[in-house]
Amino acid sequence: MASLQPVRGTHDILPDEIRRHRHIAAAGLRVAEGYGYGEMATPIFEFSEVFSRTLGDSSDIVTKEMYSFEDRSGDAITLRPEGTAGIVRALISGGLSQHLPLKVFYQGPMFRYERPQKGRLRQFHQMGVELLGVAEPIGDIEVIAMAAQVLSELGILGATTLELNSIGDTESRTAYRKALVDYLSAYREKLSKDSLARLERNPLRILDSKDAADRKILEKAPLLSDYLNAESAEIFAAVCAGLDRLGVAYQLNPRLVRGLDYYCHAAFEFTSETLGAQGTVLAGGRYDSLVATMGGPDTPGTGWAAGIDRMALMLKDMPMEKRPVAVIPVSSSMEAEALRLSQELRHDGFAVDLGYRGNLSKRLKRANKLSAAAAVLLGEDEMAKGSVTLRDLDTGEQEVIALKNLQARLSAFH
RNA sequence: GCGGGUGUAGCUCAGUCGGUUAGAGCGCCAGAUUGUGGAUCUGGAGGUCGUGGGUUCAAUUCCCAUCACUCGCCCCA
Repeated sequence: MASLQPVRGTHDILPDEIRRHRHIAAAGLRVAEGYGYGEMATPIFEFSEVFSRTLGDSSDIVTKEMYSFEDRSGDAITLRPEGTAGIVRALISGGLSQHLPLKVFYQGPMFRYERPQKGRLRQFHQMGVELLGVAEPIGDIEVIAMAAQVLSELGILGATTLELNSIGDTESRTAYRKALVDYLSAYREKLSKDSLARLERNPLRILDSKDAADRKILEKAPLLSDYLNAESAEIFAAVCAGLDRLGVAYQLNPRLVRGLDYYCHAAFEFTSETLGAQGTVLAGGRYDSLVATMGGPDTPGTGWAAGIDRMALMLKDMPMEKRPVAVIPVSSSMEAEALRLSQELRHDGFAVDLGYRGNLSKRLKRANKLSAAAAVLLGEDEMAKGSVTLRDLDTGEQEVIALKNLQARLSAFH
């Protein structure tokens, strides 16, 4: 067992669980298409530069979490740690900026070299949307409303809270950063070690420190919202008003910041209490400077990403999969006919389980375990008259029915 | 990357103050039932006690290391 195990932080996704994943991704795509977004897939690896340039040097993702390697030609390659950078790279290298606004949905595995725990894996799955080329607040509103709808259709919106904040434009943020650093510098002695390091590197991050002493100090710290310039404040007010109009509930959280450097203005997170330390289910925000940072034409963007594995943990009721029909030869002489009939029914669109062996009793047991809706019993006596026995596995009632009427009768079970 | 906890059957877990054949429930397989499932009864298979090393006459049990999971931190979906 020790010698043959999956790489740390990865695991096999068995049929039961992958059904949840598909259900989630399908809901995401369905909702996104309703907003006019199309699915797009970018490679799961890129030149390392794509990520190191976009995520920002202060990000831990870049400094210690990237799955990077050199390929045979000596190129520095990184398994994607998130989805936005690849989409933006595609926008630039594929000339997609000719077709703005670009509205895309994506979904797939991401990789981060982190210490695994519940809801945090080294290979995990995200889905997300990006809206590029729309600077207006209506873009943020649309994207957030879409997120709420996805969660709602999955039945987990009620288990989450939407937290919302604005981190303003660069001017606002710079002013605030200075005020915050000035304030916190007075408490250098009392700050936690982590926060002290962040004071130099990424002071805004101190705002969501979980350290008790830090939190106490932060109670009287200046608020980001007080440092938004007029334009930033107006933009944020418009976003809030739009969400109000759509009935999307949110909670303002002045301490909400973003981990990645490229965000500005509206930042949001749907969080849940049920996931332990990894409370964030879906998160996003605006990133107006990202495309230009990567060398593309100045293009505003907004979007979000959601953790599929995390949502799967929250998903309680899975819709029943298509219940199969069991085709059962009563005696071995009927096996050939059972095979033929199964094939016919499958071509007609039924999910058919043809047990591979066993007597009638065994096969019925198996059908029961598969939660088959009905069993078609092929017995010699009925077959001689061109009939089969159809058994309703929920009620136990059965009837003899002519083969030619079977398909129509079976349809009633679905 | 840092700190704590846990690793015994497919799953959930007992147990061994170090001592002969390591247990239960669920699940699985078979029989009772060679043309009738869900219930019940009977029987069976399945374990290098995570891995490696140390101490010992003897280690699944004690010690160390390591790996994995888990809780928290960092960070993040």
